[in-house]
Amino acid sequence: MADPEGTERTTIQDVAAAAGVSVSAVSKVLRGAYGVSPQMRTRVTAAIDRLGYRPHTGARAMRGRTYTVGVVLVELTSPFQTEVAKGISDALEDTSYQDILVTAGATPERQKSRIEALLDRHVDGLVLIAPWIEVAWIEKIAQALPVVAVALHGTPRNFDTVVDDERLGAQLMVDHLVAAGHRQIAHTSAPRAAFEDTFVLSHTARRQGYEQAMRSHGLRPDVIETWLSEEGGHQAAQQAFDRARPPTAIFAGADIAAFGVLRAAEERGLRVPEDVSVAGYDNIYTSTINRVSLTTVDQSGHGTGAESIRLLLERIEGRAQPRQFVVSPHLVTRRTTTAPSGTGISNRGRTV
Amino acid sequence: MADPEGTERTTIQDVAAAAGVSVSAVSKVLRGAYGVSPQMRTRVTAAIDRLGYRPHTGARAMRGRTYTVGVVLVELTSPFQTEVAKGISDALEDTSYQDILVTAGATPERQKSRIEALLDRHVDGLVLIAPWIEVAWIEKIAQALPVVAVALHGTPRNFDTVVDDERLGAQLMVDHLVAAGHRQIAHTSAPRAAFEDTFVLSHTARRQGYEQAMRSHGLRPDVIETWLSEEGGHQAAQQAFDRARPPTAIFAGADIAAFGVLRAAEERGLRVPEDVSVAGYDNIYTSTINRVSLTTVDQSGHGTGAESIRLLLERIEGRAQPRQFVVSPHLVTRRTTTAPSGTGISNRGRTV
DNA sequence: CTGAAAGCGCTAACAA
DNA sequence: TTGTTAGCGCTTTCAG
Repeated sequence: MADPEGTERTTIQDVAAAAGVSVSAVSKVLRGAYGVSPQMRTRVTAAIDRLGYRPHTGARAMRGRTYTVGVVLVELTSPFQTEVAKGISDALEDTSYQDILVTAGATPERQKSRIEALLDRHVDGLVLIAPWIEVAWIEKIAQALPVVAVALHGTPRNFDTVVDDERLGAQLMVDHLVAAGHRQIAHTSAPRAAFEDTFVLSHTARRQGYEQAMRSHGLRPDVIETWLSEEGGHQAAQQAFDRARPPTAIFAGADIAAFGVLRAAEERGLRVPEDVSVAGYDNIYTSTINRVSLTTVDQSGHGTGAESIRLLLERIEGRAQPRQFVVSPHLVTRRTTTAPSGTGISNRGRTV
Repeated sequence: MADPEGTERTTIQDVAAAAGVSVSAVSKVLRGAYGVSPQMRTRVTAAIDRLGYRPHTGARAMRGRTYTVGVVLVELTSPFQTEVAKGISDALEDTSYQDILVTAGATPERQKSRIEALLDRHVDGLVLIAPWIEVAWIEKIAQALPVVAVALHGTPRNFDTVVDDERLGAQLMVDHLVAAGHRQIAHTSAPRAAFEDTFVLSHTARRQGYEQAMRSHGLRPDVIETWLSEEGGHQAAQQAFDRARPPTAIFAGADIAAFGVLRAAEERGLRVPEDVSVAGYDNIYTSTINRVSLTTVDQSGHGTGAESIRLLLERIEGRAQPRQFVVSPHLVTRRTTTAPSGTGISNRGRTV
């Protein structure tokens, strides 16, 4: 009656007994540690296979590693973040580590508590995707375990970062629109988070890139600050269209916001791209389908995830100096942008 | 020098010392167990807060619960699955449990190994979203811990299920198309998985619903078996359009496949819905945007997730009889379906 | 109602 | 190269 369910786990003891060796020998084989003879390894491995033994992560966590990487993302509905997460999973595929994901929402409190939950589980390392937290807090936990942050621009002391060069990406888009003949190009963005000073998040980096690129073309930046959501894009576009001289192109800070812009345009009876050009940033799946064909900027989420794991594993192996990796964005021109028309809403004002 | 990093964790011992009580007292307060006086509770709680103590999940796992629910999904890029996962997270919000996610891919081997990794972490329960595994295997692990499967149709012995009534959903769509005047309605589906006999997955349930509904209208079912992906939908549509008498409507087994159908139609110069009606199933985000406006069937992923947690917590509390919960789908008619035209590809053949 | 102590399955010093 | 053993931080009997 000791085991009514018949599901007692095989332990390292069982393996040791079955192989006729000590538990520490098994432990060493398990971890690939030094000081095991080939025949010992074979015997133990055989016993492990025969018994179908798998180590208890919790027990391991008490002394050593859990061989687990914690991944924190804001939400599952963000295509870019999930692509990064996929890149992480794939990169971990042929290592001895596994990833567990956790969604945290966009509030610092929830994010911190979810990260703490991961610390409670003694993960060996952490990848934070677009963390919405004061950097000082991240620095603190990064003193205790390896951390890589994705989409956080800045130069941290205790952790690594992987970022898309979003300033460049924004510039590519502005250049594209200017080359097509646009001079009134609005940009939709989101409010700067309170903690963004020496560190900035994606939307702020994009905005900075946009502003700089506009100035370099001798144009006046026109930022409409709402939110990088469908609704936010819709509101921003309404504001833009209500102006006396509406922009001939709207460069949304994210594809999702661009969809809101498209909706607003449709509601006003404006044709895209004939009456107004619309562009986004992220190149999410929806943008690729033929009926949408949004001009946008692509940043490889998958590559970003893979790179973050490369850095994280280096840290787990002992590296302490911070590293930053920058991935290059590229422009994807599709069917929502074209030259401004000479009629309708346009940049006619220049002839005055 | 015992703590060079200054990051030694506070343990239950520290809390006990700070509160001037025993560790077992702290443990009881932690777990809300019986036999603690109010003043004991207050003292301990105060000490916990003061020290910022959080229990070590691994240590807990050695004896009791981890207060962790493992969620397994096929991939992050499936909007329905991530919505279920969100429903799960939200439902767990005001419980003492937390969820960790793991992606498993569509092969039984990987799925099993990811589930085992969760078992190694001693999760208290498991939610499997659209598991692609022999049910016998699930039954076995479900003997050892609470399990809920989502989108698996059948009557398990040891675990619960939450499913959308996909047969009904498919019927709603067929009824809609027939009411619009269509009589040649093709359905795209995927091969039946090897393990689907007494249990079936979503695509098979949808197909069954489609076939039954067609027959009930006196129509001949026309299933094109490819894969429920964009590419699969594209191939299926090409096959359909190549027929001597092409269907006037294509009901894809999933929205994502419907996008492939739309692409194939565009390539042939067929207008949707004038020349051919196209419908999907899932009501994913992309389908909702104005430029796409796909007619589809909605199943509440969020509600599904919430319900799965309700059932799982019941099981964790001790229920053993299996339960099944069915959520109701509803039709969402948008702009990709209409009456068949009398010209072009149509159901003209009837006049023969 | 409270506390002492055993032990969960591992890892890592240390001994042999 | 191998084995012995002391914990890791909790939970859970079992005494008091």
